[in-house]
Amino acid sequence: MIKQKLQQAIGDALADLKIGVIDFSLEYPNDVEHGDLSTNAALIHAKITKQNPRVLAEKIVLELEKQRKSGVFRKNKLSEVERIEIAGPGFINFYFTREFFAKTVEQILKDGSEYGKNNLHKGRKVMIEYTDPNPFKPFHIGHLMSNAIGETISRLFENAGAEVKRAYYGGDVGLHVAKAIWGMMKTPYDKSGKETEIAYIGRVYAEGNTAFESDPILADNIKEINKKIFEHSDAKIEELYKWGREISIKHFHEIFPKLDTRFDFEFYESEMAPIGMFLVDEFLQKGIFEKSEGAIVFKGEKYGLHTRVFVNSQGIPTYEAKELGLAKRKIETYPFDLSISVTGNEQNEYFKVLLKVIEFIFPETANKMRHISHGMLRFAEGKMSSRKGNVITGESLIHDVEKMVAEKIADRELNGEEKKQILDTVAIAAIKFSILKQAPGNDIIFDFEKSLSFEGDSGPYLQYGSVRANSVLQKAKKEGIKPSQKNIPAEVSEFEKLLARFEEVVEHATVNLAPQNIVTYLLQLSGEFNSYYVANKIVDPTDETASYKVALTAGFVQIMNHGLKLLGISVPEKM
RNA sequence: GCCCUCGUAGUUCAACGGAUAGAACGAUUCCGUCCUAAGGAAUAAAUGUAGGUUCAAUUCCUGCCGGGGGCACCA
Repeated sequence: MIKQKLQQAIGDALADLKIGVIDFSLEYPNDVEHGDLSTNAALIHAKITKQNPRVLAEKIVLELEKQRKSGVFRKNKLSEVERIEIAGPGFINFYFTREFFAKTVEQILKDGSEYGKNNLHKGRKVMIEYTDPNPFKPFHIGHLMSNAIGETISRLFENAGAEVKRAYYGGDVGLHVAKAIWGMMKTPYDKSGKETEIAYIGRVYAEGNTAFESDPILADNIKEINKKIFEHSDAKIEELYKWGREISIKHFHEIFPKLDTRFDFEFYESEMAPIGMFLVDEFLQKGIFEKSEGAIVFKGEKYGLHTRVFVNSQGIPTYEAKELGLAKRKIETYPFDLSISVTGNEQNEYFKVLLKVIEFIFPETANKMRHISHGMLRFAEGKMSSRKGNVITGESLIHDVEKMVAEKIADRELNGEEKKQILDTVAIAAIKFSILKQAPGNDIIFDFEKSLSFEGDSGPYLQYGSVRANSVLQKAKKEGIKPSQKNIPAEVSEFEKLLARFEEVVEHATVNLAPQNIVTYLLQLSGEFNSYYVANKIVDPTDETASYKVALTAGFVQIMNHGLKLLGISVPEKM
């Protein structure tokens, strides 16, 4: 790639000038006026060579020009570079040839969906855990956020050549389950069908939680239930437990396909509890854990962290111990090179402690584990909490957005199949976009009206660009205009320049786990296409450059579809 | 109290230590014989505060102010 080539060339030039190379940047400038690639090499090295940056820049350019002209001495002929300029305080800006951009378009069409893949994680085995809905609790929009982020990270790794396994971890034991079961015992499910089974479970869970918080006696009752669940000692509770667990999991499996997610592994806390207990016992002997007030804890203070309880004074493993069991299970299930857990950022501090403990228990694994957090989903009005029952479930959100899409397309001439496809893909795109447009880790202030817009910066806007371009291609086909590299217009459009940056953007997003980079880029690219579309008639049989314009359009569709796919968003045929 | 994190147009978000801080919504104007107007063109509008490091700071460091999260038997 041109970037590596230039990187090398600049390094060579510096070496020829007998300058010890320190890290310099080589970037696509924000402003196209500043060239197609730009380096700060002269600025960075000016100090150590005690030279004026612009003077040094001139020397570097001179060396580069030598390389460019005499391919005999260098492998890098730099034939893609048309001219090199020095600008501002001492930036060296490279401008590419017309041919370079045309060739890029040719390459995009030739490689098709392969274009934009890279080898950043080639051959690595990666396990990604995300979504993590808990049986007996509603699948709410916070899970949607974890899902959107985890799915796009999975796809970025796949795109980078990794072998990715997706996992979800369900909390099917623990106090929340006891709360729900307490609620079920109090008000049994009414089978008349007035309330769906899943809605019922969500409701009784909230009731159990209120009871737990408001009355210490009821809280003790619930803790007792929790112990019985753990011990499997009560037939009635077992029955309710099995029923509720099954309903919940079935419900999750209805949602995942809508989100275009397919898990390879499903882990449950109930399986991890005994493994975790075993590990805690073993390492209690070895002095990693200690007993304190009847519980087994890890004292994190020695490491600048805080103390966490792994087994409570009732003898029941907490989330911490179960997570330890999960780590062991993951290691045994899939020999990963990297394991990523995506959770809400309220678990950040907790994960630091957990990773510390894992350093002692699985010393060879700790540095292969990584925690990525997403922000909280908050409303202008206040925080959502499944404990209080004021949640927006994932299902209802998807349903509401689909309704909005349906209104929008009500008077379109579309057949049933097409309408269904639009409902599915556009609603999901709107939701995923609203999550992925910003850096993960920050809170999302969720506003129904604004967050799910179909206009301006939005998922549907991106889809629209691609659909629109596709319809141009169909027209071109009808008119018999095939994409080609003949009669290329002399001028390079900004649209074309942006197209050539896709690979770089994807790599950057992959390295920094920053899907928002792709979102920003696709928005910009769509904007350029739409402007181009309005300003140019693409399918014009009288225009000899039409075939190249069609090639550009085809390249655009290819890039959009690939970029959106990385975000977990698909494109309908019409919209 | 201690630890983590975030403060960018009226609002919601971008910006690998770089050049004139980008968008969108909202506001004010325009564009309908033409390949999908879920579109395009234009105007106004922002780095919480005080220092420091650097050739260069929204970005790194420190203090202050403000929001969010965490700090033992929840997950």
